[in-house]
Amino acid sequence: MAGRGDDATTLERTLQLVGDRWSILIIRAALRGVRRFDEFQSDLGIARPILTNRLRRLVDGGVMAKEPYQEHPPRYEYKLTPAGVALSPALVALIRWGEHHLADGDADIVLVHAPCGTELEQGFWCRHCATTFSPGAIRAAARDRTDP
Amino acid sequence: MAGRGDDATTLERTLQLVGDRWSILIIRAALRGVRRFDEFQSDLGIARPILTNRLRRLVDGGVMAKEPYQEHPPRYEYKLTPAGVALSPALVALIRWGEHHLADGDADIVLVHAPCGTELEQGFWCRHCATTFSPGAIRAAARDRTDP
DNA sequence: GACCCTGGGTTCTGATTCGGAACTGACCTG
DNA sequence: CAGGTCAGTTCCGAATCAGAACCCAGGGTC
Repeated sequence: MAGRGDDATTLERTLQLVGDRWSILIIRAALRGVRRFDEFQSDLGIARPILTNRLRRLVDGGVMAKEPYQEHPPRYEYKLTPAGVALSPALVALIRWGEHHLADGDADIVLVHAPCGTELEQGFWCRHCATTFSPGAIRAAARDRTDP
Repeated sequence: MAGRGDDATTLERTLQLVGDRWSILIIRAALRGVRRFDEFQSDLGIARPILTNRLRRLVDGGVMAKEPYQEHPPRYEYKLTPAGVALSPALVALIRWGEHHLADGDADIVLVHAPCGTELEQGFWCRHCATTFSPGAIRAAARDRTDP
């Protein structure tokens, strides 16, 4: 993984959004179907003020959306936006890393392809060369602004 | 992404290790070739006590190794272990997410396949079905302990 | 051998942030 | 109208953070 460090700022901003102990867990819970404030709170065991703060940050960052699901007592639910769902490769990579490199004993879980139950693999793919490759073959490049 | 939450503890431990504002950036710098304490410090702009603390945590967690590179004035370098390098899919996923969902203007970088310069894709692959698939088709399952 | 330099830290301060418990306020339910 | 639910907010002490300064073991330099 060679290349210059110009993506530092973007990575830093990404980490300011989701790089804390709770945000990823909140997103994970949301992917499992958790929607409501109290549900997040009891599911994660997070302190309520911090949950308030994180949800607000994720909403501001475009990862989640706050939508009313009833009006008379105004109640809201938090659901992932498409951008939030797009974080799942990162989530999957972290879960898999933990299971393969941190697991000691009981909590052994694998992520599988639901239709067939085979453990999933996660790789880098080059459409042009029609091949997978390892991290060593990754380079960072300026985006070509003339193609949109 | 359905399934139970039994991998919560492992994900939590993963996040205790790398789920803060700096650890991922340290790993990213290491992948770019940064090795020495002062080099990390000036590259990242991290406060020195926190760098000490993070490096120690990453070494204890098996992500990095501290090795002497000279003896007479005893000096050390920090390099990624294979487990540390194995975090790159997560890193790549986060960088790509940021570039695609957070980029506003200048810092537009894409990650490409070095030999040909084509933007890389990152996907889930099922060896059995010989197909790629989306996050919706992921399920968590207990590892089969009979197949070591 | 007094002086400064480098690398890799540690110690000392505030300033932030975190976590927990309690409180609020709007509504429903018996 | 007493009690419960939901979505927060307030108030606190405890932990963590960032920054600057300090330390120490070796070199080099004259």
